[in-house]
Amino acid sequence: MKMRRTEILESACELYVQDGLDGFSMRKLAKKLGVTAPALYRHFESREELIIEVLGEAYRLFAEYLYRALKGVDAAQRIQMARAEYLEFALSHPRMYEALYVSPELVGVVAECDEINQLGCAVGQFWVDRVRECIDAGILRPGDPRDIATTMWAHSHGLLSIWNRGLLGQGEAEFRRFFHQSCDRLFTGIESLDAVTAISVDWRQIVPDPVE
Amino acid sequence: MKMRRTEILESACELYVQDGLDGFSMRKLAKKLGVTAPALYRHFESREELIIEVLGEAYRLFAEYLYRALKGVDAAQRIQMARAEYLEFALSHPRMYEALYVSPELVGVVAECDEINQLGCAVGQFWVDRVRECIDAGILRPGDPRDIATTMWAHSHGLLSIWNRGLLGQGEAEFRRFFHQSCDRLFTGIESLDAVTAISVDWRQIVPDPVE
DNA sequence: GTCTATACCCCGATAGAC
DNA sequence: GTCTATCGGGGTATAGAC
Repeated sequence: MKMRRTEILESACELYVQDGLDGFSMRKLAKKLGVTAPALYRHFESREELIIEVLGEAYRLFAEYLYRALKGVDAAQRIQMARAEYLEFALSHPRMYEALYVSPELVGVVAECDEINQLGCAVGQFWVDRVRECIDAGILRPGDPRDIATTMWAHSHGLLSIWNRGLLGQGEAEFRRFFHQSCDRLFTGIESLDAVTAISVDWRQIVPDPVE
Repeated sequence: MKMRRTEILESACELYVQDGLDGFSMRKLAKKLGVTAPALYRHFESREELIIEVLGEAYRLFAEYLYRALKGVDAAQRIQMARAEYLEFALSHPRMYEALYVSPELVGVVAECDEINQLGCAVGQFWVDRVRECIDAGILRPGDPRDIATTMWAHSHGLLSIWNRGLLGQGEAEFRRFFHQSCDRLFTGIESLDAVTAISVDWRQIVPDPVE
């Protein structure tokens, strides 16, 4: 049975999603494909190379979700859609989402892998751009777009990270509501104020379609 | 050489910190202690039991940091100190910090381990209590203390999680400043407003002493 | 309480036949 | 391009001597 790289990679992604980084072995992957382990080395130099490719797929899929937010008609809608797409990706592909944050040393020389680094930077830049256009539109207060984007990113990632590990004790539907509620809290702040203005676009109006 | 449980556990914590969950093996631990692996089974039933104990130590150390924030004179100072102690623990013991968020399934039956669950709940309750007393004091806007605490927790954890994995490209000193700046952003919110009030206690006045 | 020896797993990667 | 066979390493855990 002749195998192409893409078939192996596809199966490798499934294995990674099922068994995680540690559970990912060449022998298991070979069995999944109905071949023996040495056959894989005709197509990939090592386990490490395969894992790097899997991480690349994770980034590509993530970007696929995020960029759909660009269909929003204005800055406010785009940043709200980006939030919704971020949530959607993390919930639809939790292991792939985790993969985005796997420490480089664990997979080997990922730090030296330009392909992964560039994909990561592109995602970061996406958020900075969304924030900048919201500042320009007067929706967000002036400030360094990078700093503000990082705050938003941290909040979203932290929430998903905590929920994925089962520390919130909520079902998915309940968590979805809480995620948006919590994002709104970041927008409006939590300290005592007399009056608070609300962002114009309601997240409930934005329901992302499933990707793939 | 006679060994007591506590000596093994102490060494186990060091090994966990150095090599992480996957790198933690009975053989390595035995070598570290100058004995052979089977000797450890006189004191601990299995690797899993040892790891659960290590996680317990992580939670205890974490609580040690957090509870120092109770020395603050009022609700505002206590929540700001709690924030500073959270940061301090995560930066001083990054592997222990990660351990708090390790998925239960990875270490085995941790989900069934009441000791760990209770420690985790106690930490969560600490945050809820800090938020509640701030609401009562009029420092935070009214709302469900649990929801608000979760938002704060998520933001802090997300930031630390992202920085620990080297995604922010900042040195520690720079990150410390950013952490507090970002927490302030959560307090005040980010959306456009005409006037913003600032929280009364400045985090720079609160520098936690190192624990142990 | 610790040792040696061992049973029995899984793993990455290679050599050489087909 | 895939196979079998194998090298050399890691691991948990137990049996039985001392």
